[in-house]
Amino acid sequence: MATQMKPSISSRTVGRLCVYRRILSQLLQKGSEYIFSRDLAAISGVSASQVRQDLMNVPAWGTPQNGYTTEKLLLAVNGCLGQTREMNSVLLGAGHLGQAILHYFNETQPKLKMKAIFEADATLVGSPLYGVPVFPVQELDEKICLLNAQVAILAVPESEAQEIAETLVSAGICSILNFTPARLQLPAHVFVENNDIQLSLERVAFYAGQAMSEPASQTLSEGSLA
Amino acid sequence: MATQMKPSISSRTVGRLCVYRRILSQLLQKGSEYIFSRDLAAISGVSASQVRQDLMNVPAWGTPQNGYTTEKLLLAVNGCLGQTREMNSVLLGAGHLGQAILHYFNETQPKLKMKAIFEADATLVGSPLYGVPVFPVQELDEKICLLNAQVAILAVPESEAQEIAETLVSAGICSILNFTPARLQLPAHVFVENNDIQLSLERVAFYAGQAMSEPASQTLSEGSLA
DNA sequence: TAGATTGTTAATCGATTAACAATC
DNA sequence: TAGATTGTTAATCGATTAACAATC
Repeated sequence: MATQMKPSISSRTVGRLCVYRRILSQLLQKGSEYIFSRDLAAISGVSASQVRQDLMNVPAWGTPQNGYTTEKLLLAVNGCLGQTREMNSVLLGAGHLGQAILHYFNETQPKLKMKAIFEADATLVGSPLYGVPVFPVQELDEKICLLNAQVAILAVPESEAQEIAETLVSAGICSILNFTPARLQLPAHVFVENNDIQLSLERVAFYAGQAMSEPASQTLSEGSLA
Repeated sequence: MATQMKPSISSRTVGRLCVYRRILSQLLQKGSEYIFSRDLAAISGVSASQVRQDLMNVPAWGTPQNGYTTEKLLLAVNGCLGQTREMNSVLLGAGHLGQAILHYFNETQPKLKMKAIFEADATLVGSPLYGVPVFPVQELDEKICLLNAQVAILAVPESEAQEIAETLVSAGICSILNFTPARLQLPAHVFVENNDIQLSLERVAFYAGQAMSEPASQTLSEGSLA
């Protein structure tokens, strides 16, 4: 008999659940005790059907009377998304982008521990950033194995991305957040999340051009939820 | 009779066409004269069917013998994506993220002219960044209308995003690249491209956790092309 | 020519939306 | 209770993949 396949949640649904989580957290701070799927949908910018469909993965339990209890729903979504185990991560590249990421990181990712930064520019090496040590990228090979990291964030120039990614994978990294435009060629077991800022710019430029050449047409608010 | 609808290209296709363009440009520099859909697909990380389907929008003309002429295909893709008119843009927020974006901007977006940066931190105001003047965000209202900008890039704190976006829209901005986690509530004619770095982090954390708890399963390389 | 690739149409797949019985 | 909302299934929609005649 084949082993039961996990019904693993789709990437899009995970993204929306993260959005719901953030919104529920904000609502709770504002003191909202209950919320209807319709309202959560409006704030998130998706349909109510979509919200209820997504919440089936959690699962969540609401009532026709009050909808969902904000706190209970937040806990449930957290339980669905939240890792129980802490994970170690490394950052490649301490330029402006790297530092911007690091800033978000410390504020929003309590489960991910940033252990080290690797940087090519010698002037940035040495003094810690946000309390994280910065090593020269030349020492990546020798240091990475000692860090026991599972997650890596790539904020290096495109030309170095593939080689560094391969080093990371051979050291046991299984998830990469890739901010370079490079399309990484890696073993299938490695999860790669691409965030291509250059592509975002190109896309917004395209639709802006469209909007200018056909000013009457109603452009969709695209990309609202990845 | 209803006016003929433009067959406007989907957001995903636009994204892939941008990727093809970048790859074709690199191939041309390396001296590759011809390319088959299969090879372009392999480099892009999509299927050959997908490539040919996408290229129908361009349109492109290849031969069974040689595939596509790299230079001709690049020109055709450019013609499909490329705006003929130049557009003005503004950047909101001159922190690390803003400066990182600005760096990409100057390197890759010849058609978009960055006219001004608005920043809340007084210590950053005054001296230009990459040749672009930096104004205090308090002067946004009075200055924005003079700039004749169509595109805005939001790299401000989440709490300020909605209000600033509304100001931008009332000043004629029709396309916004939103780097904040805020879900902007704006008129339907405004194109919004969200690039939520916090969400990228949350998603990679989720899948890393998945990979750790079920090490045997083969995780898909997700998000390879938005 | 024979064989591989193209452009395009048809089939499949997955994701979103609609519908609705159950229910508070 | 009556009415609105939930959880869930069915229908729709769009995007990806497969198939294949045309062709160099």
